[in-house]
Amino acid sequence: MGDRDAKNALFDQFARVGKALASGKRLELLDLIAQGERTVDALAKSSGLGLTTASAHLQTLKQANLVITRREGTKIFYRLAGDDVAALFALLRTVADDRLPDVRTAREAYLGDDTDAVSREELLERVRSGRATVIDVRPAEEYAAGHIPGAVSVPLDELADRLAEFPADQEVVAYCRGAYCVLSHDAVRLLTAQGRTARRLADGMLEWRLAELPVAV
Amino acid sequence: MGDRDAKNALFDQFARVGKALASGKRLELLDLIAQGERTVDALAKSSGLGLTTASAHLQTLKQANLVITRREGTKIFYRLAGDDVAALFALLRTVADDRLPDVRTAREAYLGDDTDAVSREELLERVRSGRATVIDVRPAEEYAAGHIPGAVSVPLDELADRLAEFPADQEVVAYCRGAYCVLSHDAVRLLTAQGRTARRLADGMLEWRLAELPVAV
DNA sequence: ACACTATTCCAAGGATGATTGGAGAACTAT
DNA sequence: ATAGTTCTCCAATCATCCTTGGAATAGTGT
Repeated sequence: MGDRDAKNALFDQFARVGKALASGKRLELLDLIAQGERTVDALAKSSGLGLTTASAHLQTLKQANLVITRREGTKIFYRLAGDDVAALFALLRTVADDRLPDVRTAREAYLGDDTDAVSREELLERVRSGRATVIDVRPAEEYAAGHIPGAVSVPLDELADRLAEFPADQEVVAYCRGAYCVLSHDAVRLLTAQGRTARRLADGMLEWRLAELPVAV
Repeated sequence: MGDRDAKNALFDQFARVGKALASGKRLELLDLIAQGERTVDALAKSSGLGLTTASAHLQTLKQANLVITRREGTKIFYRLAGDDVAALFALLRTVADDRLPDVRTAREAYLGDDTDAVSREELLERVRSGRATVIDVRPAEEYAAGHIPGAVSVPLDELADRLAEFPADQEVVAYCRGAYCVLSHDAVRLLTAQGRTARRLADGMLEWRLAELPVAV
């Protein structure tokens, strides 16, 4: 039956990646990091974790080589080690959503009532024909780290104050981080409550990158 | 910043799948299950785990809905819940191999000296032209659960005794479970030590299925 | 009913992981 | 040098997971 110790050692190595993905907090951090590089402090704040806790989780991700760091002065920026990591993260979420009924429940509880969605192809077509205004409702720094060409940065917390910027008779398409990001849902709800015609991209920037569609910086 | 509790709940749900993949033993079980349905007893023996330990790990996989069970008399058969699970498993191993130097070390220690490999396309071409004998060196029950069309079942422990079955002047291509299965490596080493011309499929049945190539039963 | 097989459940120990505050390290600025 | 910023390391506590043997459950065969 082969060398059992060597086989165990190999599979334990594979499990290092699994272990890195075995915490909701770390998946949340990965979700943020997938949007562009971020400092420990920024990640801790965005994820609602204590600084040392966030740092510990980031070390775990780093030891699994899923993320890499870059130092700039006293700050340390974390970013994904590669697109394969984003693909693995996205596939994990898809499998979880397809297999676990509880994921669907939790998703609906978090994202709220479902709003009209458009596919990536529809979005591209609407941008080309000028039939829609595409807005990126993520925080400004994530927009700066890469966004859909032609999209305007309108962070969700500025949206209510900036309605005048786009014509009232034109459709708005909002997008954010990915399939499980609440920002575009909130944006569409806010816009439709204002009488606008608004939809959201069915997924988000994560899936856009993985589809190898053009990204503007 | 949205509903933190609901967000945590959602990501904790995603993490259930990560947790299921966070143990070398469970990944080893998944690797076996991916070859076709197996009973608890068979899985425990193949993986070198105690029966209750194997059962406990299988329950963990089942609670993450990565595997499903079927009862037949007193036996319970475990099988993968779907191809998406196989794809996730394969991607996890690929990412681990690409990212973690220790995986490469452990892989080389387990698989032994590298032997000549052929791609899936080359194998298909050789089968069509009749230029090679393709042998499936997995245990017979895995062959029975699905194999490459045209392949002959020659479990590794029978290989030495069955050399006479295939012509000495024809090339042999061996394959087994997947990219990290030792059986085809051992087969090629055994055959070349006997003066045969032998290569192995670069990956194995797992990747063959994922590529949606034809499977015979 | 009874014995037998295959598997799961339960309980307890040890091992591993998460979280926290405080100290230390790396770097910048004065 | 000194003080300030950002992050990591350390140590302690608590929670969770792994493993194991023994008991319980589900089903088969006599």
